[in-house]
Amino acid sequence: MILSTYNKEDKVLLAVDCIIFGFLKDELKILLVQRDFEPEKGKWSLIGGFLKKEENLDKAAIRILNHLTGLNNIYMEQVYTFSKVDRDPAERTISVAYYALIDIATHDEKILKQNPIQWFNLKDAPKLIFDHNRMVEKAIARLRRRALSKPIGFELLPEKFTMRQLQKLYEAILDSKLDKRNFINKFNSFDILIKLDEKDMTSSKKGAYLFKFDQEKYNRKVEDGFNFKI
Amino acid sequence: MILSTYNKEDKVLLAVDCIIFGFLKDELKILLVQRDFEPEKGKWSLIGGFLKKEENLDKAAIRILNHLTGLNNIYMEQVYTFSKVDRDPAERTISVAYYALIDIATHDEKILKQNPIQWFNLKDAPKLIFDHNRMVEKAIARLRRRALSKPIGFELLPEKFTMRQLQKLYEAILDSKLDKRNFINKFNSFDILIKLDEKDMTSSKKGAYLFKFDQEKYNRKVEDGFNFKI
DNA sequence: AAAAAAAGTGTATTTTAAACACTTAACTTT
DNA sequence: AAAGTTAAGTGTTTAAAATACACTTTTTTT
Repeated sequence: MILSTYNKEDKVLLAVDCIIFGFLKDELKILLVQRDFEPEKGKWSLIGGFLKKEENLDKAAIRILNHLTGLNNIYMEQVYTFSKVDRDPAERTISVAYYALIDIATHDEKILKQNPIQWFNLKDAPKLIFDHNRMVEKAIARLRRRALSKPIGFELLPEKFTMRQLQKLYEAILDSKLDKRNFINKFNSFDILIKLDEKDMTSSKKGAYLFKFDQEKYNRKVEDGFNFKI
Repeated sequence: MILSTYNKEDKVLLAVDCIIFGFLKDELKILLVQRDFEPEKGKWSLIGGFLKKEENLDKAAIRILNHLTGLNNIYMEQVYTFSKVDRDPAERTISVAYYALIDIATHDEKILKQNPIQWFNLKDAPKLIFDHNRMVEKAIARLRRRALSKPIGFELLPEKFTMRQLQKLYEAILDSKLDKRNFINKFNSFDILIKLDEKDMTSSKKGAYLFKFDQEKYNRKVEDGFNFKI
């Protein structure tokens, strides 16, 4: 009897589309898939799928990401729900956009084994199906806000990284040049990085010191009211 | 043939729940409804309804708000989509939360005519059904962020207001005391208020000058790159 | 005439952000 | 082996923004 309460209401398909950001060689990238079913077969698309009855949206996003890339334990966050009536010409579909952050260097072998998916530089990504370009825009805006208030380096960089890489990451996300000294001074003032004795020798003769995030220290600081703010 | 593409996927009910904020007498308030159907009949709830096939979510939110309050032309914004599997015990329902901002003084006659709905001070609102309390929390967080980056006074205050009211509004939203002189100096530096010759005499013997937002000027400034930041 | 109650107003100090350029280390070339 | 090349590394000065802070004005009430 309770189960008949909402009987007369319309039901819809609920999709999840993933905006997967990666960072490699000073470039912010996005992972796209070539659609292998109609409509829009062959066109580039976000990685997506449909919500199942027995899972919530976060779980669906994780499942969909994992299914198409093999990746696990990836940072994901809900962005926005898109609901234009004719956004998918095949059938009325509402789509919840999630974004994910991936360190490409660490994960790429897994991903590249998979077939019709490919990293694109954000700046020269192709036109996408449906409203996926709008989704990407929203996700970038969200990523930008997040970068200003939380250290995204945890997710987008390899475990060990140079200050230059960290700066380039922020420059890519914020789409603006930063001053080397000011950036380093500010980041050091947060006191959440560990300087290693190791150097990265790939990008200069002198070599650049490698750093790690001190996740524990960061967590403790956040609990004590620390407010990361670039 | 195209229309059969997604045939095997699960469909769900998609609800819209509205977190309706109002401001009156220095207090931030929220509009709630006493549910008149099962499950949870008689309990307090957010104002909500179901998405229909022929409308998008923004339209649904507007319709639902209008239907239960008679209000039109209200500022609304999508907050988050809630999808816990058993969030509604009657049936699998996903709910998209929207928040709305209302100047109670201007709109209250309309609202109060309606039946089982009522304003509560945010601080002593009752326990709500399902996950509605979490929705309210998310919406407050969003409102707070918005208050820091956009002049919410446009929506939450009457057309004419005193500086004190404006300050109290920000204090209520940010849940913290602000310094009178610093607040006024900062707000004046934005140069988006018009000082009227009229005074509000209701709260003091001396009377307090009334102000209006200069919407046009604000819009022009935003176009020119102005960044409101409290 | 004194008391009360809210409105209104400006400056000094501290903190944060921004601008700015040379030295070091290690390899490469001649 | 000296000079050149390339990216790494490092502090100080200046400007701007945020914060702290207290008395005067107006008008009504007693």
